[in-house]
Amino acid sequence: MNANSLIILDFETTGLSPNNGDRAIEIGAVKLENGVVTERFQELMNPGRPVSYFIEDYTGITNEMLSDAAPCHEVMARFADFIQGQNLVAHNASFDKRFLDSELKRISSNYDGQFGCSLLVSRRLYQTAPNHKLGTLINYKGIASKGSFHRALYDAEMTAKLWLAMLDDIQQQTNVDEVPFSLVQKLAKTTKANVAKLFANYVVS
DNA sequence: TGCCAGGCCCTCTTTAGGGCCTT
Repeated sequence: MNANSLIILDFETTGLSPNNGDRAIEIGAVKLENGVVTERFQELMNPGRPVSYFIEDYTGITNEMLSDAAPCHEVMARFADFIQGQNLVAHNASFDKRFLDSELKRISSNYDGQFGCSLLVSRRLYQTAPNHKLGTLINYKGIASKGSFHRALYDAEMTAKLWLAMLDDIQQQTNVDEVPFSLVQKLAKTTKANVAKLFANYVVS
């Protein structure tokens, strides 16, 4: 596993649940190396059936756009190569993990990284934020945005910026030189009340 | 057949219910 790099990813899908037959329609991702975006991945994919008007409206991805796209299995095979050997991050990772697992299982593929969740971290770190939607947190942190959320690569880019902002905030509260992925994972699992205690254990005197 | 997400997290909790977040 590469300790200095990370993939931040986001799926657009036909709905909320692969267990109910929902499929991925777009994957967007950026690779962060030492805090800098060094690679990008973005592809639409044809799920083999029409998407609802709600999804067309929500994402701006139309059935016409998907009719020209490569099928899911082709795109996901390329994406599986892209994420090889990398830890992964998503906003509400349990959602994206379900679709990643489901789509890769269909092509008998796999990945070896751990998932980090920017939503869970933000709930510990930004307890006074109005809410913990991606768009709200981007505004809350004063990160510049075009406001055009709900496309995969754009949301992945914004999640990456949020992730870097959170690493900065963790660093300032702990005085560590570099925030290890393992510390962020511990933060996501600790209770809100124990955040200060967790950070105190990392203070360099 | 009929149902239709699911994991996290709070609280009027743990023998449960409901809001948040993702599409």
